[in-house]
Amino acid sequence: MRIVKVMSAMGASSSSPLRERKKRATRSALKRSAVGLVAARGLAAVTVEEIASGADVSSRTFFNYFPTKEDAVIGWDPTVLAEMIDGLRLRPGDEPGPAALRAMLLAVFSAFDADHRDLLERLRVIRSDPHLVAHHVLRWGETERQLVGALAERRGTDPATDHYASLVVATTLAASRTAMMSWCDKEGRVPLADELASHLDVLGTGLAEPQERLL
Amino acid sequence: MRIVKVMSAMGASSSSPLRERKKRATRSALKRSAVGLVAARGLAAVTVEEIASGADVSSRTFFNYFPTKEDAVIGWDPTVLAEMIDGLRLRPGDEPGPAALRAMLLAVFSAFDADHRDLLERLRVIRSDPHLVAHHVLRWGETERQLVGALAERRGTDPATDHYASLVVATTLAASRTAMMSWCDKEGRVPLADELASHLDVLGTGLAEPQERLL
DNA sequence: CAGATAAGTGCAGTCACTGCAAAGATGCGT
DNA sequence: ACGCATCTTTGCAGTGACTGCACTTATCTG
Repeated sequence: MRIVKVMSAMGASSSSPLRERKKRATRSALKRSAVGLVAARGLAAVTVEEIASGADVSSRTFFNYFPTKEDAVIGWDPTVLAEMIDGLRLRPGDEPGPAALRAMLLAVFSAFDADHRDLLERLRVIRSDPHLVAHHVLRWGETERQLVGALAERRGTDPATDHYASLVVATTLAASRTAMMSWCDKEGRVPLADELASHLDVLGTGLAEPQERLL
Repeated sequence: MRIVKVMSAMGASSSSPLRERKKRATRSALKRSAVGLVAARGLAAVTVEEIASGADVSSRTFFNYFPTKEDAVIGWDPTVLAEMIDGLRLRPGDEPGPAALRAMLLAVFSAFDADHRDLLERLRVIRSDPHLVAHHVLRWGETERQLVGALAERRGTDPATDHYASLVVATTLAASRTAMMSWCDKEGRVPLADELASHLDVLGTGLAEPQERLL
């Protein structure tokens, strides 16, 4: 009994499938409503109330899922961040940082590929509005900070002074972002993870210019 | 008569000194009020009304100077952007793009150094809040787009397809931002322009690691 | 000094976002 | 099948950012 209480108190979210499914459905309905409306009319011309009613929930409920209007459009999901951290922790401890990051990101990006079309449209919408680009960068910045922490932990260093860790994470995530954008330019004709891999390859060579690739 | 009208219609801001001085004073009072208050209590705990009354104007007037609360803190000033564009245009046409950008930025950053202490405090405040960092990036993004346009114009290319121009501007501005932050870390013991110069030097060598410099 | 122009301000309104408390849905033990 | 604990949804009231409009006041310009 005590144990059950503690588990749920920890917000383990291991709730039963029905509730989970409903939440996922609502979240994804909100995302789709947001992206669709913003793609059609632009961010400023769309209100949270419209997004919410497009997903058949109240606007108050919207804010139970996303802290800001922009987050619904960019599809911000803290669980993805958690997956990244966990993924890093599961890599063998003797693996070099960049390799561990690469492996983890390739796995996460492969999972993204399930939503293929949604992701493509979302990236297009994001790129079309400076506000959304800024918000996107903001959220990646949070990711960056946490990953630096996780990587420093792996290496047994202090994240505040381990500039190597910061450099590795920052450049790798920057390459991840450019990979997403270039994948978006190619309209998804290549798997996202492949695009990421080739960008990381270039990064790995110290940014040597490849043969007729990338923009 | 016609000429005067056109000149003022163009927003040439060549108005008489008193008005100009007052506007500058108000703008700078608002910036100082904003940075001071936010440094003390954090962005979220400060209202526009407080910032405005700290500068002895109404909150409505605040919005005649800055489009958002954040802009007052980061000190966003569209005239600086205009100076950059003009500065680029004044460089000799046969100068390579990176060199022209470098010369222009060094000049602009030297001018920044007049406000020395203010800039230092402002950068510290910006770094302390992810919201402000994001807004900072947003505004530099606008700068980036315009500079790509200006550089493409110099080169007689289409800004949408001149990826070389985009790369040069993006990396150069990124180096400018890291220069500002590292200058901030060094607490202004070095002139800003010198810091920028050394960052651009490193960039110019293709990011070779220098002797015991930078973070 | 008179008329043009620009800056400052008050007011009313929209909308993002939050805390609170009630109501409805779901899960679980018995 | 029932009842209780827990979670989700929702309405309501409130704060605060930001805008358009109309009006006053200050600064030019001739």
